[in-house]
Amino acid sequence: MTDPQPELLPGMVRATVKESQAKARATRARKAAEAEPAAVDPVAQVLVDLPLAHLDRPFDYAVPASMAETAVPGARVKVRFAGQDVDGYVVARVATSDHTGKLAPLRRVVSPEPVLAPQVAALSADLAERYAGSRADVLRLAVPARHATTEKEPSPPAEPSVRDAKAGEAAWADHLPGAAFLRHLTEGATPRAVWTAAPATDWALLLAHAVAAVVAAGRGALVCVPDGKDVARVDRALTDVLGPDRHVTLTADSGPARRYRDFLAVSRGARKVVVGTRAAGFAPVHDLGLVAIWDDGDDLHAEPRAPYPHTRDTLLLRAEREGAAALLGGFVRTVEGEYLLRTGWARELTPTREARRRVTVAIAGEPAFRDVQARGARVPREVHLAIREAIEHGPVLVQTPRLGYASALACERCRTPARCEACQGPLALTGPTTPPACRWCGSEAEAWACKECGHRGLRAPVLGDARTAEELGRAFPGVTVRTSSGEQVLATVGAKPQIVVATPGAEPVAEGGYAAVVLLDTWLLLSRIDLRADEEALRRWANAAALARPGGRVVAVGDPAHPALQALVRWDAAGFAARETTERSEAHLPPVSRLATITGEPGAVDDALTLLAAPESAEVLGPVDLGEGESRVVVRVPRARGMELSHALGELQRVRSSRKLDAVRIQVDPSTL
DNA sequence: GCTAACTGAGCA
DNA sequence: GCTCAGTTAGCG
Repeated sequence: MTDPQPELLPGMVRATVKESQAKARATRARKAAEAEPAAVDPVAQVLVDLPLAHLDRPFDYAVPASMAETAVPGARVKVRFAGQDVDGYVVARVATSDHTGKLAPLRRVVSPEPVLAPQVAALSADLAERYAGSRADVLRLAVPARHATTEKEPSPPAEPSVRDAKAGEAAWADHLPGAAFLRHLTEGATPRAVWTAAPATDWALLLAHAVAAVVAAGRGALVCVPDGKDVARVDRALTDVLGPDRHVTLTADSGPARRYRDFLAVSRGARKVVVGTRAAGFAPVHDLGLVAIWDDGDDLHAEPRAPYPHTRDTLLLRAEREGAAALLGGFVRTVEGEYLLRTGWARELTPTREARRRVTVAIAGEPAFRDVQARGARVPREVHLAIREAIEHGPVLVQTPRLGYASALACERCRTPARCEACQGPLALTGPTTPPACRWCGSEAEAWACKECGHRGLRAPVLGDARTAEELGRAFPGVTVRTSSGEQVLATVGAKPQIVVATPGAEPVAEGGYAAVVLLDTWLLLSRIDLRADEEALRRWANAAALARPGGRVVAVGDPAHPALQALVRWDAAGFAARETTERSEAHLPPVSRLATITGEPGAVDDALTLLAAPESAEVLGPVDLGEGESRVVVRVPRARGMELSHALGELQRVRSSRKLDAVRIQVDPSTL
């Protein structure tokens, strides 16, 4: 056989020879570099980005002289690990190593930019321990992806700020002891507070003043809020109070270049004030003087990626570790906030009696099921009247829960939970037109009748925001009706009269506040099948109600006897949280207990349970079959044994990983079950 | 996870 | 005595 392309051969040979010469030169060069270690601290301790729990510790590498200046603590590097190139961060440079064998050299310094600050490296260890995960996982959340072009640009210096301390104290005057809290911050002290805000409070402005107080003391601040809409709001408030170019915003959706630029401005100390969503909790703010979280009950603060840290925990850990003040604020108080008060870790900041009463909350009874069925009218007469009166003076907000919640139905007359005839599972709504169906077996219940009283009516079916808007449009001809929900969320609306129908969490802020706020179908939020249904319902109502203007009215449609609605009427989130916390403590639920879940294939979960060296006092519940080949166990211990449980779970992951057993997912204090 | 070293089966 | 597939320890 002849070669089909003989004329190509000489060239190919030349190329190959050239290549091998180049390779040989490179090898010689590398050998030479290895032979010459850095003169000072020739050992780099490197945290290697590996997915294996049992390899979650620093490894020592030799620093070649050529990298002596660039392989600084915090720098991204490439190293050889188990025969392949992996990413890592230098966490320290030291003179000697404990490792007995010969150290492999660093392969490459990706960039001398110290992106992993020492305090964040330490934080990642704390969080990994607490959540039974690995530092590598935490670091993936903490350090943004590199953007080389952006890295070359210098970070612009911050503008000097002017601060009006009087304005700060005036803004906080409605909360006690707000002025004292601000003074402590200004003096460089580290007060910790759980703040329950009064209705109609411009909370973003108050946060900005707290930040300004810390900045006046020469320190930095970090504010985490649930979503981008809130980031924008705090951003504006900070610009008003601090002036421009003093702070940065860190959000997931600002794009890689912008995100890295803002991160670098913080990491280089050019900006010492950060506001952002949950990932901002890791921002390496220099000289951190204050951490703040707004609406800590919002589950957007719960990180959905392993090891599932909650922003509240991240920030509180940082406050302790970095000697910073802490502020947990919201229109409600979470059970975790209540627990911080009970243990004396934080003090309370509460509205004055007058501020609490500047919005009035009333409860309207639910419309008759017959009317809802017959006319699709589920807005009761007194609510119509309230809207009619308020619309003369400004915009009206109507909150309507969206469909699709896991909502259990009940008898309309006697409130007995509606159960499936076939399997006794809870009946729930699945859509606006389909009959109620069983959440367990899926069978539809068309001819349901109550077992207790024989009544055939279920509680008012819910129509969703579009239908509500339609109904209100018919009732108030000539009035603009807008909706804000799902994909189309309005951030703000103007001061002119209009009706805004919004789903929970999507309520726009109205210029000057709403003349009235209406909360429809409160029973629907309360019937969510969740540990925190009541707490979460109150949170959502309070967040909407707080958007009323001073002197504004709030009308909630629901059962006036329900404790969550009573708490709303009295604007007594503190009392409600106290009650919830006591109930939860009696039921051995967080925050007084620590609880963890182990999820995975049934066999893997069983193995995990066998391996788990849980504290003596641990209770194991389950395993429960979740379907789709997964099962789950819940392990809980008294709060005092929490760290022992975390440690045992971490050890379990390390053993499992080294023995190559099937993976299980571990969540410590999951926000929902 | 991956690689490299080790082990024992199979065959000349 | 050697190769090769399968197993396993350790990764700096």
